[in-house]
Amino acid sequence: MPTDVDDVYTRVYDAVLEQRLLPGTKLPEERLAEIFSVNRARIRQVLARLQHERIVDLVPNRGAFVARPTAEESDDVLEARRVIEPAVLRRLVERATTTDLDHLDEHVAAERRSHHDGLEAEAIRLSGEFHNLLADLAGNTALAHTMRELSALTCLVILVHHAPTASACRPDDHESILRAVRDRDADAAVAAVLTHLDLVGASLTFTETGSDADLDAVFASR
Amino acid sequence: MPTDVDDVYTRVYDAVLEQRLLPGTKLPEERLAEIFSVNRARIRQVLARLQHERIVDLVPNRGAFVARPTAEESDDVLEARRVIEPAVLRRLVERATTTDLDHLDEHVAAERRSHHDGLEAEAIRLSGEFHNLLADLAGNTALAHTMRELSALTCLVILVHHAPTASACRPDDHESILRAVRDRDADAAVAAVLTHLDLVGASLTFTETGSDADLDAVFASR
DNA sequence: CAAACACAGATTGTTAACAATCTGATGTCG
DNA sequence: CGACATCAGATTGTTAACAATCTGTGTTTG
Repeated sequence: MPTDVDDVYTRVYDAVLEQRLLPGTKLPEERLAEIFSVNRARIRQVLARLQHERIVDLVPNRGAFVARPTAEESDDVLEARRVIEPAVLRRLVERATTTDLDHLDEHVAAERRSHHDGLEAEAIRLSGEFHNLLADLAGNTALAHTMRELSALTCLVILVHHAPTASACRPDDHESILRAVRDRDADAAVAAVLTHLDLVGASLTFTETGSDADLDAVFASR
Repeated sequence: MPTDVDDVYTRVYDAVLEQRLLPGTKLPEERLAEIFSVNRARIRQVLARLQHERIVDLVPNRGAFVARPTAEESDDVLEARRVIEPAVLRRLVERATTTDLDHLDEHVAAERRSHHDGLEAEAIRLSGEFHNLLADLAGNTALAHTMRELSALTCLVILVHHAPTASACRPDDHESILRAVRDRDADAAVAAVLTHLDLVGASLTFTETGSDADLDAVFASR
């Protein structure tokens, strides 16, 4: 039985990606241990991993909190994506099989459905997962690993600093990226993703906010 | 408490960078706990972080081992560096202060001393740290974070796959990179680091399958 | 009335003991 | 002789209890 440490990690990661865990939310060990039916020791390992990725802040004797990226960190994350994602797309344009393209099509279709059905949380998660999927299919484990980290951080960045009107990561953008990949037009794909990232960056307005959430609701059993 | 989790993590990380912890080395929890005078719980958190970075393999009920990157992972790590380091250097060319350049000078000088004095382990660590320092001074926390991860993995890659004659990461290479940065010649800096990485890649001797690689390495050495 | 203090409850940090699992060594059987 | 079974020691995984620390509340005091 594969250690559910990975399981718990993924549950928390997904919750961040779905924006059900908001920046600044306290993550009490005992509470998480109950929710996931594991002991505190495991929770601590998960939190150690998340802290190392800067997805949570670990304050000594105070506990774990979902990270609230500073303005500088936010810029850094978006610039890092501007570095990595073009490379991901160039690789993908070269290597994507028709099966890969079908997977991507399917994913974008799922995004559209979630949007249409008003399943906002799922739509947000799928939107982040789209970029992770691009990196996975590009076939470089190191880049894919970094991409997953940056995706989660991007979600937090958007939550902390986004202007209320701006909506980042619409399925339209993803479709234009996917179209360029399908056309094997690397430059167009890179341009599309850079535009996408510029849009996110432009929607950011660096102010201070934070909030809490009902953990039981966030991790409602499935 | 002198030894924080971060402390222990850094100690292990440095040991990997110094190539005193070789790929495949077992890392028993109890033993590490004694060495660093902390309890096993902390060691487990450190190992969880290291596993998440793929610097150690964590096998259930068997324990932790220093990772032995496969040929594919090795390629991925080097390609990821080819993606990230050019961006780091372009940033650095734009932003490096004279103080930064002095730090880099000092670092390369230290590398030369270690080389000259035959302090091989320290020379290797400093060589890796040079690239980390470049990323730190480039001023992007996200890229610097990824760079530290890739540096350690690169050390493991070299140890697992390098041809015995080839010596990667000589101070000469670092000096030519540094010279280009000082000249504010971004293209030259990028070219220098790419050459550097190509050299490392060229020195690697991949065998087809993981288990075969083991046997070949064993029998090639006598 | 405000500030400082003190205490109670809750949360994190630490430790040790116990259970489960693996390694490898020995012994038995075909 | 070799393959398999078994057992002891060691290592990892789990649990619970205890200690240290923080937060918030209520009281005291200037």
